[in-house]
Amino acid sequence: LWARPQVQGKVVTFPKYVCVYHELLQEHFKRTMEFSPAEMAAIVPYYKEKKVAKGAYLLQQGQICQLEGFVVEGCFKISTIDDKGLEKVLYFAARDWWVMDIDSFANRTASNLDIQALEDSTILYISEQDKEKLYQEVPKVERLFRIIYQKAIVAWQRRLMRNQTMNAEERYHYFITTYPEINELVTNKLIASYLGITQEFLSMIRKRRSTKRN
Amino acid sequence: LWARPQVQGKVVTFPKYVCVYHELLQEHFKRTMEFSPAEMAAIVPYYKEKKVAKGAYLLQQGQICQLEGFVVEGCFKISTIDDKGLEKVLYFAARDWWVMDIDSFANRTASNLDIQALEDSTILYISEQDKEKLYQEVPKVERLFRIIYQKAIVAWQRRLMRNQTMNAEERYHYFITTYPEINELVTNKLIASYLGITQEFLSMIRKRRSTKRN
DNA sequence: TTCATTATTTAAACTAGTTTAAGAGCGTTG
DNA sequence: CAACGCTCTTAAACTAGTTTAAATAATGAA
Repeated sequence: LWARPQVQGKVVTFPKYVCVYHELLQEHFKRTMEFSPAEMAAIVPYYKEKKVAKGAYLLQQGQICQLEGFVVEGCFKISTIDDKGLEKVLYFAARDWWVMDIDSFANRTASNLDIQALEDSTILYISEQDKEKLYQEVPKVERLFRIIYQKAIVAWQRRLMRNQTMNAEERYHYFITTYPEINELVTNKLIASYLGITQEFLSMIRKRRSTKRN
Repeated sequence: LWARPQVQGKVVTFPKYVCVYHELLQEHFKRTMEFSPAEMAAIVPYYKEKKVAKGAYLLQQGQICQLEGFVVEGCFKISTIDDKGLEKVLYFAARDWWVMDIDSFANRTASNLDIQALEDSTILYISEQDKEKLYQEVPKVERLFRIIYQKAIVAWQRRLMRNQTMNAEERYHYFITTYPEINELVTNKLIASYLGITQEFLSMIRKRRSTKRN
């Protein structure tokens, strides 16, 4: 689990031993743009490791989101409680996803969201202050996150379009084929909430689908 | 309508006379971060003016979105046609909004969206190539758009949450109180599509609301 | 102006999805 | 072991929103 981080076959010098979890983050960044080993060595130590036990909260409503987290192990649900007391899941964050309330993080306002670990999880995170320092120290990181955020907009727009054009069964089918690992992990109640339907109706859809296939 | 652009009382030297429309864009940028007159003078000329007649398309499905547009006059609808042949409005872009298919623009892929002017409109736009040049020439623009895109994510997330927690009537109420100018301008059919309901059901909601108030 | 087209409303029949209630299954804890 | 809490399912009654169809109002082109 622990190793000297390598980039393109060469050992990179970090302040001290760094978990291989950081390589996941490096790979994530490199999928967006190129970085020299030196640049990576400047960026990656800003991200600290944090373990979150199953059921523990990374953020609760009313708090200010202090960190931008990158999931390297486990899974989180990001949800809110509406006025009728019902939990509405905004999204799930598994490995290689970002986990945060970007609104609360960027604007330092009280969050409406709960972020809870669905299993024992590990994130790499950066605080708002450190993120700002990182932008100053490695200006290329502005570009990195400009592109990462750009992709995020695309993802949210597409999700909204799917919600407008697909019915519940189609959305369920999309969900389980696109995120099979998350489907395995989380309860149907949470999936229903994510899809914007009741657990009872999801149960009906599942029955219809299973009988149709036989 | 035309004037020498000024920043903080001082006349700024542009390559040539520039429409005051550019001041709207400058104000927009300055709401996100500070720029010196010199910086502004380097950025703003990248944005060209384009008039779009009522009913004309800025983009049609299958094309690649070649521009990132900023609306200075008029209004656009951004929509798609689903498999059942129904038009689904993704959003409206009035003055001070960005208008583009960010997915198609950034990834140079065929767009699923139509962008049509709902009245005679004017935009300031930048091409993908020029945007890249602008990032190179004024690196601060990376930060500018990193923050602009960050805000956009927040807006899309909030919209999705509203869709999950509000029913059609609540969404309609939110729409007409938040965007009264757009409500005045566009047809109920388009508003219904934006809200994700049929025009007939919107008509019922409107009736309920008007009788309830008397 | 006139004609055609499209937006809006109304209403009745319908359907997708909710609500309420109850029972079965299952892991956890005292 | 029993008791508890939780998830999942089933089913009946219900409601939010759709569909179809027709009438009217508004708009735009000739």
